[in-house]
Amino acid sequence: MTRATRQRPGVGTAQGGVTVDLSAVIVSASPDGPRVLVHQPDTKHPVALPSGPLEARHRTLDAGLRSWVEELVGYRLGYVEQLYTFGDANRHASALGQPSRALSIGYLALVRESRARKDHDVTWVSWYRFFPWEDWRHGEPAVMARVREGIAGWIAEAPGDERKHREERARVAFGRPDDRWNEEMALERYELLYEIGLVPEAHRDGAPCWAPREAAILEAESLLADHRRILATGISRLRGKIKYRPVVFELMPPRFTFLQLQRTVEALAGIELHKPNFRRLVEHQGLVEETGAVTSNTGGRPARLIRFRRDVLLERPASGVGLPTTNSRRNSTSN
Amino acid sequence: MTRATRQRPGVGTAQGGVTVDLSAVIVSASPDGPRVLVHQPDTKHPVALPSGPLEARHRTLDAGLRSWVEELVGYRLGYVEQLYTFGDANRHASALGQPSRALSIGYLALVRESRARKDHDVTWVSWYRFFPWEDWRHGEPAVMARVREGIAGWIAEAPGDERKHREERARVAFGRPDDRWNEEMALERYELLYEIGLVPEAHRDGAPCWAPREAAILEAESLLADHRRILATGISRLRGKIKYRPVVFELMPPRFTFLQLQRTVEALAGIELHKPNFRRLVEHQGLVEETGAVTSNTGGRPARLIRFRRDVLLERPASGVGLPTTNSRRNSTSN
DNA sequence: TCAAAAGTGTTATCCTTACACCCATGT
DNA sequence: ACATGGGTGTAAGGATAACACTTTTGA
Repeated sequence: MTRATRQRPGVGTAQGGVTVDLSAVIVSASPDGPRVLVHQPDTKHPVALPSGPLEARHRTLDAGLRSWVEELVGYRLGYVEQLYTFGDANRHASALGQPSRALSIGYLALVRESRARKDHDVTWVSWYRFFPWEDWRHGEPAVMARVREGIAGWIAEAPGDERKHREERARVAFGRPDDRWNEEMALERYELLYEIGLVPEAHRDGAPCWAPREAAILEAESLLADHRRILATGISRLRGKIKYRPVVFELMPPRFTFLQLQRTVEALAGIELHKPNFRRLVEHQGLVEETGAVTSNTGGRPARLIRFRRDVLLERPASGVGLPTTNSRRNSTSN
Repeated sequence: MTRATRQRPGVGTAQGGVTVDLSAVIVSASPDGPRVLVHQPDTKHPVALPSGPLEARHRTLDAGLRSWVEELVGYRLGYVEQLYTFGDANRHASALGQPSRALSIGYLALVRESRARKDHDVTWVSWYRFFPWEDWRHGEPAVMARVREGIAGWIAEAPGDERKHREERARVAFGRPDDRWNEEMALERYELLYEIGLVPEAHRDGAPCWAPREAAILEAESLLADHRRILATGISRLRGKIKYRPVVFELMPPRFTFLQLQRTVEALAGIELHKPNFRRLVEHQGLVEETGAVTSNTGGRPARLIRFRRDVLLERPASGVGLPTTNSRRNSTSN
């Protein structure tokens, strides 16, 4: 029997025990930060993404995820999207040398409110707790010094030709000194830090690392198993998506001001935006409409309250909120 | 025990038999058409995508796929990318009412040559055999008449408010009469046709369909199980990707002319491009370089042979080959 | 000589980005 | 009055898309 023949359903599917679970990156946002829902029953266990076993009763994977996440957070999800299926053999490598494989299907979910039900051991935390180097809203974050240091060491240590290759790797993920920070490369950056060994889970997984175990201290928290990688995948996907699909609005209250919308986008993207241009871009795309109301809770001149134009979901599914395009200059600290 | 607690590895992973296989959309391209590798041992079995069971010996899913596809086609893959994990409960619905779930992890792979090994029951075929409505290189394809007819019937049949909703659905997938054909919406179009019931597998799966079984005749071939959906996912992904990543070159020979490159892009995208602008765009992006050689096999004036500048993979990973942006006019039949 | 394909030049238009500036409110 | 945020105008620069046109070969 040729290999290709084994594909027929029911033929050749004898496999060692495969366990499949669904892991969810559940995101909400307040103007001051992006939040992700994490689970930690007590301080002795590592923090984890909420996840649950795949259950047979659900017709589709999406429906399955939707139903148990809604049960967990206590209200309906605005948006659900499959991210990636993770299945490295070193997942749960600690669990003895058994030949079983653990598959994890990662999902991204967006919810409007950030209150979790009390009877579950879940809380909302800023995702920058796990990725402090991704928050460039107030200029270069402090951790970047240690990140650069680690990368420089990794590059310096390599022989001539390999050195060039490593330099390019680093440049793709972190950009050249004067490039604009490319917020979409969050996953690539995490993967580089993992590979170098600057992140503790690389040592825990027994991956071959350049850096010694002690170097893996980046003032950042890790997560259970490969959950930090799943979260990085979610961040990269979301940062990419807000540019060409109106997904930010899944995170906004029914009525909001332009600045609140801008702050939310900035929170997700981890960069600062130019206010006048942001407003115009959003306005020009026809993404929002006036409610007629105004609010004085601004700290300055009262602002008009706007709302998302739900029609655009049908009209122009490919319109997103404006973010600067890559390859321009690094964003300055100007307003 | 709360639901979130069940997430711990080894806890709560008791599942009905889950079978997991890897299905591959293996693409190559000649200037006259995009090719996908399909498997059909004899004419009694339905055509299928090559797929194989997930094996424990591979460290990563990508590595697993790579190794068995390379064995199948007989040479190295240029590019491999995970597409999506499919796990609808109605996969293999025909296989009795057992509670087991069949997961299928779809992959996209690009190869340079299109010769398959003789000892496997695989062949290269144009993907437009399965999606004739996706080939707009020579203007509107003939099947579109039947497609429109089917959609129109589905819309007309609905009551007032639902009608509006259906119109919008169709507009998103197929565009407005004067819009440029949006080649990226291939998956959305397939899903709409499935939902309406214009595609035979919708009836086979027992999905609720508007159209009668007899209407599911679109001069197009189907594939085993949900393989046509997986292929549609691959087409959409590839059509999107060529715009911002230099992936077309994975399909090109070492040296080629501008027109060969253009024809390949057109084959994948299913649309015609404007020649002078295409060349300039590619040139301007710095994606190619001169080899110094020329070829006279052009049918006209000899053309310079160019090659891909491999450096750009490191320099500017986010540069793709030019396709017109959506929302402009429909492409005319001009050169 | 003509068809077919290789190429070049140029322009109108739109989008993005940046800079400059005025407006309305609370303290 | 001044800080804070709301809001408008505009101009430079780049990218796109369309049009017109010349060049070089083989049949």
